[in-house]
Amino acid sequence: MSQESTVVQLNPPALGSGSRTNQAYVRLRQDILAATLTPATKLKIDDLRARYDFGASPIREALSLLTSDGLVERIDQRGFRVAPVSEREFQDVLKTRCWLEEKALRDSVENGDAAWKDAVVLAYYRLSRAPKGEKGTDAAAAWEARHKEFHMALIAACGSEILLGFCDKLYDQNIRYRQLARPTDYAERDIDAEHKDILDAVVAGDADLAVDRTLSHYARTGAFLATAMGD
Amino acid sequence: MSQESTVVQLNPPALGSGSRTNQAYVRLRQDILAATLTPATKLKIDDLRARYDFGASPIREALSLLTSDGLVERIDQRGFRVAPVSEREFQDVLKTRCWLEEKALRDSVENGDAAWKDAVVLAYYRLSRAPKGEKGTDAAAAWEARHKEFHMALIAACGSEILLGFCDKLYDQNIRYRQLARPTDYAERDIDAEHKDILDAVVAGDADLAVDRTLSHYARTGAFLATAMGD
DNA sequence: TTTGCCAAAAAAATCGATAAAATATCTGTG
DNA sequence: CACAGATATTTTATCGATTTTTTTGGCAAA
Repeated sequence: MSQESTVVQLNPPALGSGSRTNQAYVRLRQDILAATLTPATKLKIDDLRARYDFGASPIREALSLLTSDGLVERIDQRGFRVAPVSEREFQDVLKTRCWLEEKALRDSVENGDAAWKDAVVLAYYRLSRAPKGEKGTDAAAAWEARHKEFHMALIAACGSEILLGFCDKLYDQNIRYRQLARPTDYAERDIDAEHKDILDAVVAGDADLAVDRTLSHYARTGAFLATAMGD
Repeated sequence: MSQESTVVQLNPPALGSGSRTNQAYVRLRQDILAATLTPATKLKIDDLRARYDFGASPIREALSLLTSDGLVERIDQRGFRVAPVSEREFQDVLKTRCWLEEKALRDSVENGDAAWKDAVVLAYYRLSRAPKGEKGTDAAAAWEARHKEFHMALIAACGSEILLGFCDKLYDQNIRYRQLARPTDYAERDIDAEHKDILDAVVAGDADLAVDRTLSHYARTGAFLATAMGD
C-alpha cells in the first residue's frame, strides 16, 4: 500500500485509504451521494457489514461521521438510515445555497488574486474535458468530482473557511436531489455552456454577472428537480 | 411523543439518557463547551474511559459524533483531540455568525407570528431569571442553556432549518471562545440590559434596530475575546 | 375485526480481547 | 555528542462475542 522506509506515509492523506473506518466512510458516502443507497433507506449494520466486508465497528463509526455531513440520520437505539429527502428540504437547500454562494462568490471575486483565477480556469478546463458517463459509472463519479471542484474553486477565495464549509455541505446535500432528476435534467440543457458563461464572467471580474449566472444555473436545476419531485 | 402501554420510557427523549453513546456524547460535549476539556487537548480513549466510566466503543462513537459538530478533530490513525482554537478562526466565526444571524433575525422579524414573539419574551424572561453562577457549576451550565435558548428563539422564525442549524453550530463554536475570556468579560458589562434592548427592538418589530443591537452585542464580546487571545 | 399481552426473532449497542500503528526509549556508532 | 536504527511501550483501531432493546408475530379476550 505505502512504501515505508524511515519516514512513513508521504502519500497524500489518501481518500479511501488508511483505517477501515475511513474506507467505509468514503464508500458509504459515495454510495449515498450517487443515490445507490436511496434516501430514507434503513442502514442495518449487518447488511453493510456483509456488503462492504468490514467489521461492525468501522461501519458504525463511519455512519456516525456521516451524520455530521447530514447524509445519514441516527436514531438512538434504533440505528441509522440514509437521510430522507423532501420537497420542503430541497427548497431550503436551494434557497440557502443561493444566498450563501452569492456572498461567497462576490467576496471571492473581490479578494481573489491571479493564482485563484488560474485555479478557476484550470478547474473549468478539467470539467469541460471530463466525460459525463452513465449514472453509476466511474466516469460519472469523476465528472461529479470535477463539477464540484469547479464550483468550489469559484468561491475558494471568499476568505472564510467556515462559509466554504457550509457551501461544501450544501453542495453535497444538493447532489442527492440532483441524482433523483438525472434523466430529465441534463438531456435538455447545455450545462457546459452554462459553466463557461460563469467562468467568463468571473475572469472578466464581473461579480454581478457571475452571481446572476450562477444563481440561474442553480435555479434551472431547481426547476427540474421540483418537477421531478412533484410527480 | 408516545407513551407506551406497559412500561418503557415516559421521559422526554431525555438528553443524557438512552444509549451509553448518547450519555458519553452529552457529557463530552458539555465538558468541551465549558472548556473543562481545553482546546487542542489530546483525547485518549483510555483516559476518557476511566474518566467517564464507559466502554471504549461508546466513547469512540461519541467522539465521532462530536467531530461533526466541529468540537472534536479526528486524525486518522492517531486518535482525537479537542478542536483547537485560533485568533484567525475566531475572527471567522464572529464574522460569519454576524452575517448569518443578521439575515436570520431579519427574516424572523418579518415572518414571525404572535406565538413566536411570545416564545422570545418567555425565553428572555427565563434568561433574566437565571443566576449566572461560577464557571463550572451547574448554575453556569443552566445559564448557558437559557442564553442559547434566547438567542435561538430570536431567529427561530427565520423559515430555514438549514440556516438555523448553521447558526446553532456557530453559536456553540463561539461559546468556547467566550469561555476563554470569561473573567475579563462579564464583570464589566451589563449583559442583561443588552439582552433586554434586543428583546425590546424585536417586540417593537424594528428589525434594523434589533439587528444593530444584536451585532454590537456580539462585537462587544468579540472585542473582549480578541484582547484575551492577544495576550 | 380490534386490542392487549407475551414470546420469539432481529437488530443495535456494548464489552473485552487482539491486532496494527504510532510514539517513546535505548544503544552503539561516526 | 548528535543521531540512525532497532526495540519497547503506548495508543488506536478492529474483531468477535455478549447483552439490551426494539420489532414482529401470534393468540386470546372484548
